[in-house]
Amino acid sequence: MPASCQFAIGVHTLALLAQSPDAFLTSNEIAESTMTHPVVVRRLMASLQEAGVVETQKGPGGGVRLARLPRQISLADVYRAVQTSEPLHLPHTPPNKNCPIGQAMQRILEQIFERAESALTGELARTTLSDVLENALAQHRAHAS
Amino acid sequence: MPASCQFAIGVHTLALLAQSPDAFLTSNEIAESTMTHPVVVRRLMASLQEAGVVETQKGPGGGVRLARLPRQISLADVYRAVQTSEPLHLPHTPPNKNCPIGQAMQRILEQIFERAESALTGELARTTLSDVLENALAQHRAHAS
DNA sequence: CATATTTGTAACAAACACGATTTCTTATTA
DNA sequence: TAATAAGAAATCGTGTTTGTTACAAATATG
Repeated sequence: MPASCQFAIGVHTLALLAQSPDAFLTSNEIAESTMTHPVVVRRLMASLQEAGVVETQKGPGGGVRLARLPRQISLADVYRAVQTSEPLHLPHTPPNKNCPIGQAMQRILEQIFERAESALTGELARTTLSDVLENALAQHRAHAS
Repeated sequence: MPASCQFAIGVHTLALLAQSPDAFLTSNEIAESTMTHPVVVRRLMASLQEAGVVETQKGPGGGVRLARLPRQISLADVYRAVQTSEPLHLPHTPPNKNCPIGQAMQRILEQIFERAESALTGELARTTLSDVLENALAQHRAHAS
């Protein structure tokens, strides 16, 4: 599984944006902090823009900034916006048609997956960007002392 | 994301085993129902054996069978035994050392991932193999009528 | 209006993970 | 001894993600 780390980079980026909610940051500035490539940042921001989490501005002085207040953006919003694939998957090839267990299994697994993923996003929904930023700043202060 | 479907095939296989808890099924028989390769089944069963979920027997009449009663095996047991990678991931390259947000972000994300994955496995823990088998047989009966 | 800046998008290579497959070894039953 | 079945290693093909380059589109500034 080429494990995607888009969620991690997305949360990191949004925490940066939450520091100064009115300012535009460029993809170059963000890429410098997240240690990735500006095009990767722009691709990620495109997903978040489509989800209404950020807004972008072309041209000089442009970049990306939050579209809502940090406390109005939950990690579940981020997860849903950027996660390309789900944590649990059905097999590529369906089970044998002659096996009664196999026939029922697909529906059963889909139900199980749905409940499990709801539990995951439900937990993520309990944390907002403002929680993340506060936590990060607190750690920074503690480390500085 | 090369999405692994080992959990799905694992649950399917264990449901087959739960049908006749005392009998050994061969990897060939299982592969025929799950529409995969016997070696794939044996690899998967090796993980489940290490977790104490199944036990194997070499030679004629051998194969694999459950090591515990179906109601003593939860889907969280299966998930933990076979899931090779986690649903959420840190970036490959760590963030810029000069960025205070980036420095704190790793620890914060690890905490978030841990809580989210606990929520996932917590939900999976609520279902046992005997629930899955009952559900499958009920669907089979309903479809037959 | 011209220029510089910045996002948006497409295309491509490299790295990586997973599944399928083959082959061989080991253990066990008859 | 022979047949059966798991165990383990090596290899191949495929699909996904990331990084990268190149270029088009939009916009602010002078």
